[in-house]
Amino acid sequence: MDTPERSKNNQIATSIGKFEDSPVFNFLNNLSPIKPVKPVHITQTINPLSFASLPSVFSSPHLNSLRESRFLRRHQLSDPSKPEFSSDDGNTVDANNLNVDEQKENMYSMASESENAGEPSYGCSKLVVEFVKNLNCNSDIVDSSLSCLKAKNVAEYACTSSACGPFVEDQRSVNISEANLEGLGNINQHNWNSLIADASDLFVFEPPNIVSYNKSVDPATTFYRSIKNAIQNAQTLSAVVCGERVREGGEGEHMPSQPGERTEIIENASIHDIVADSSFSNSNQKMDYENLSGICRGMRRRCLVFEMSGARRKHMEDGSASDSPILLTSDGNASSNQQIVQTKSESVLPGIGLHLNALAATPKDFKIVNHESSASGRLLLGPSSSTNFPPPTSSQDLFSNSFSDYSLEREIDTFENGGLPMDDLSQDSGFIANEDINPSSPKKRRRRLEQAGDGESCKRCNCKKSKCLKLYCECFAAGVYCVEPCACIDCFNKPIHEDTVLATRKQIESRNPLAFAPKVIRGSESVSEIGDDFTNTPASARHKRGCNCKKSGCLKKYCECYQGGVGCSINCRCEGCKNAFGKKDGPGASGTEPEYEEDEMDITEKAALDISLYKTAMQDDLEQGMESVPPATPSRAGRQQFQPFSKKRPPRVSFPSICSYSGLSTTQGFGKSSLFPAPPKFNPHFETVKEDEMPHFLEGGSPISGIKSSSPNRKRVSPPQSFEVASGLRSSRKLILQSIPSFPSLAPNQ
DNA sequence: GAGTTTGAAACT
DNA sequence: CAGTTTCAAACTC
Repeated sequence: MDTPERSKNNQIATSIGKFEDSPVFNFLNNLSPIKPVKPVHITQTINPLSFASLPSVFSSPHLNSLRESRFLRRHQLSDPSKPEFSSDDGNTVDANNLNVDEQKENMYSMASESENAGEPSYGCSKLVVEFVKNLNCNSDIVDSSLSCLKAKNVAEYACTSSACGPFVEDQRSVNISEANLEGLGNINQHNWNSLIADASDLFVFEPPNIVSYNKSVDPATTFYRSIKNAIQNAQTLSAVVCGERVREGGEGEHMPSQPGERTEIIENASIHDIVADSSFSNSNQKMDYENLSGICRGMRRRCLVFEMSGARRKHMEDGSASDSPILLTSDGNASSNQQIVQTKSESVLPGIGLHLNALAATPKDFKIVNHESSASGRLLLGPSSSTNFPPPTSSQDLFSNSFSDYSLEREIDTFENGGLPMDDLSQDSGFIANEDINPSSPKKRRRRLEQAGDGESCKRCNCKKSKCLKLYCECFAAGVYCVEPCACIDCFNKPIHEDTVLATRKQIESRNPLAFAPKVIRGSESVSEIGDDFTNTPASARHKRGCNCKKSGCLKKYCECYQGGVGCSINCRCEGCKNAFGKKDGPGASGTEPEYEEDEMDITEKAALDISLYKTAMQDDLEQGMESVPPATPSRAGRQQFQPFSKKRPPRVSFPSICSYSGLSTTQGFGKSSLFPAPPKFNPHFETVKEDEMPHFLEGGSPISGIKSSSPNRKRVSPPQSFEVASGLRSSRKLILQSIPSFPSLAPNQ
């Protein structure tokens, strides 16, 4: 019954409510972190301040629903028992149906209410704002706004999950993240969403026990701590995923099945362990795993060293976690904490090796590898770079670095997959199921990939019987692990089978030392010489062994010469050669070619002995600010040569620069394709990398050099700036420099 | 998407 | 080294 007294109270309450809703009250709230009487109202007031403005800043017309759905899905799965959550007032709220504002309000309301007497959410929001402001939003590769957004989202998430309240329910976090996503709204590019989601995922690992809600703790401290921990957790997991042991002494290897439980653990666990762990089957964790794997993926794939990887693997298997695996880099100094950053650095320095077989340099490389592969990413034969990169000095550095790298990978991944990162992610986990489980429509996949981004970015195979351990396999031949885009079956070309891969490789090399060497050797002038007459390549550019075409007339990609964008030479045994790049007996086919083999061999050997030289060159290049350009290593030059065509369609200038870290890719992007009409879908420039391979003989006035200069087809075309700049450098460096020019043009989505 | 063609790789 | 087989990419329908 309503008594007069109660009515009076109601009136008072109402008036208070009005007061609180007033602009003045809101203003006051904004000015002071002091916890208001009614947390709920406060939070409501704060919300708009904290997030309302974001959307406008990062507004973009497209919001990736896919990501969102994924995000939701993931978390929902994480806690099926809580498809909905109830607000304190007992009203059931469907998180998925709430509009953004409602979600935000609910989220924050709950957050505030959940704190018994803790920090006002306001303080948290403010902190976040400050944090975000201070974040370094500059990203070398990734759009700065993207980084900002990520950081922002992360910060918000962290704040919500830890500083602003007990990290108890994933659902809540999810909602917040969702809300943020939407609030940030319209972030252009699907990648953003993925990045955001990923960033949030990372923090999902924040276990309550690590960052337990402590009201007595300074919000700032808590906040930063949470971020730090989150990063560490992410690193840990990523390290594990990548086959790296991060922490010592840990025994727990299980993946927590409870949302708030995740994190710890994963100490000595290897990828295998994780995968095998039944708990890991939990979709939630899988997602996390995948996300993290994505991180590793990119990193690893960029620079794998067969030899090194082998050693690394031993560590893993031994469980002797003692040393942090030398993952990505040959740099044994890499510590778990440094890993992410280092990886990044490595991206800069793809790897030095004898046979980096092209691929390494291909844009594909850059691309991500499926998680598994990611586990070791690309393999680069031969010694790896020992270049050391200074570890991050602060968590913040680590934070930004890792994300930068991560985001980059993500971007690439997404791009290459036609904007369907999810698919890949699912396959990433392929580590587990991988192709075997999803051998379905390899062709389909291939096409998709081809369409997606030219597919040039990465080696992708479709092996069914070779186990990807034969040269039939493009990935293997390229010296890289198979990756998610691959549709191979019973693939052994994976990090987990490193031993096998290495052994097989050795075997093959013992049979043919040049088996993994570049198939196409291109002279330094190849690029510029071609000029208008694309029908003939310079004499200096030829297929190592020559082709043996009988029916294709060397006019199809069946022909390795054609595929490699070079003319046939005297080495070819082809019949009815019509190679558009130069017929066997045409002007381009120099009778002196035979000497090639000899030189080539020489080069390879020299390269092997001259690793240190490369390192030095690379460092020099780095110092010159050419980080983004992969070092031209002899090995790298290798496979690429013929890669240009290989597989996929001609490289397009439009290819994202990110993806083209390899000299090859860069070259591809060079954009000269226009000079080459139809057949040569690819840009002969790619081959430039080749040069690297044979710098010595080219420079030494070898027969080939001579040939080049005298090539009848030769048409001097003023080289791009970069070329000119490089002209005075050693061949190896020259290559590196050359690739630079293309870089700009490769800007993603340009 | 399935089937065919092709030529390199692998094998004998 | 030559011939044959196997293989996977390229290609066609």
